[in-house]
Amino acid sequence: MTLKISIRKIQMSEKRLIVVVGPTAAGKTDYSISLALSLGSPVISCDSRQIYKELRIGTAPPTKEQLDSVKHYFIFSHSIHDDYTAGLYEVEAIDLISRLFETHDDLVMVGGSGLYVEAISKGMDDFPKSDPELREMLTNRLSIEGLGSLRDELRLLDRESYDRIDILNPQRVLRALEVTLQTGRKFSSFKSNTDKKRDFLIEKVYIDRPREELYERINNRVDCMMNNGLLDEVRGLYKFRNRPALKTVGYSELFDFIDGKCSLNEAVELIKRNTRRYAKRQITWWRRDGLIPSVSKKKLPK
RNA sequence: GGUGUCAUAGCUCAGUUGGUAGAGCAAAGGACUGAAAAUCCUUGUGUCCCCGGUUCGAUUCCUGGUGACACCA
Repeated sequence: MTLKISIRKIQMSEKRLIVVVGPTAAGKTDYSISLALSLGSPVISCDSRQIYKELRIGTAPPTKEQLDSVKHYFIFSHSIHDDYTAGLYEVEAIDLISRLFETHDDLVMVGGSGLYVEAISKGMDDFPKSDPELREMLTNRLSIEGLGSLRDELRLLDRESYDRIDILNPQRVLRALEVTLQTGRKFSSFKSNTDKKRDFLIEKVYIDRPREELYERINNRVDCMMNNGLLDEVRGLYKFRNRPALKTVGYSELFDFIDGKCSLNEAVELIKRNTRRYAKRQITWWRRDGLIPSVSKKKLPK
């Protein structure tokens, strides 16, 4: 087993938060638990899916034995019926961390959700709570009028966002327009472009494996989940399939199988493929974060 | 054993009336401020099975070989 570890200091303080990051199936859970035990720390999860108590198999949460061996936070702590977000996580997790630092010098955090880790390490700007009705209205507009319509409106209302965000990405355009319409203030005006100061030190530990080995672990893990009853879990959640929390690898594909859109074998293969792609996106995130030496750019022909 | 068909990207296959080739999938790279396991962008040089022949030039035509498949014995 090969662990690639790099550490990056963000700010000086006597209190230290160690954040274990890396792609899915690399072995973060095992590593974080042994680290937490050796430091006398609980484990603070930073995972956008393991937080949901209804998802027990498909998100590869810690086992019961692991949960019994050390106190975990943000595992099974929320419901798929909550409208949970990275912004809420920042508030709740920072609050928890502050309280735990009263009795601990070192805390262990672990998670694969890049944005959630960033919410802790850099902080997110203070946007108002999103309005579900407005979002639904804009989502309908998007499907009926198309992306162009939302994009044109954003250009009129907030030219700076229009120039800065990924204008081909429906979620980004919708979000920028949503905030602008809801508040009467430009989406771009909410962005401070500065990192929040934390009164504790943050060290990141990056865990990875050779790509081939990682993919093999992913494929095996999906087979294990199926043997452990993932399909039954998904059947039980079918009626909630439109909840954002269930737009998740392992669930979406099996919903499609239940709908008769593909065979069970095809669904399982798609779960494996989509998990591999997810891992690759995570790796890209941490690479940008400077935790991985960047790959030399492909030489372009001509 | 005989006859026929096929052999091109990791996979399934197109194609070149002879001027060294392109789709889908897989894969790789990138972006990322309240859906983030989400969402979005970009990327195709490969002994065209091997040895010879014809030709200015062969992945393409021809001889032989190897392998796969089908049919006949």
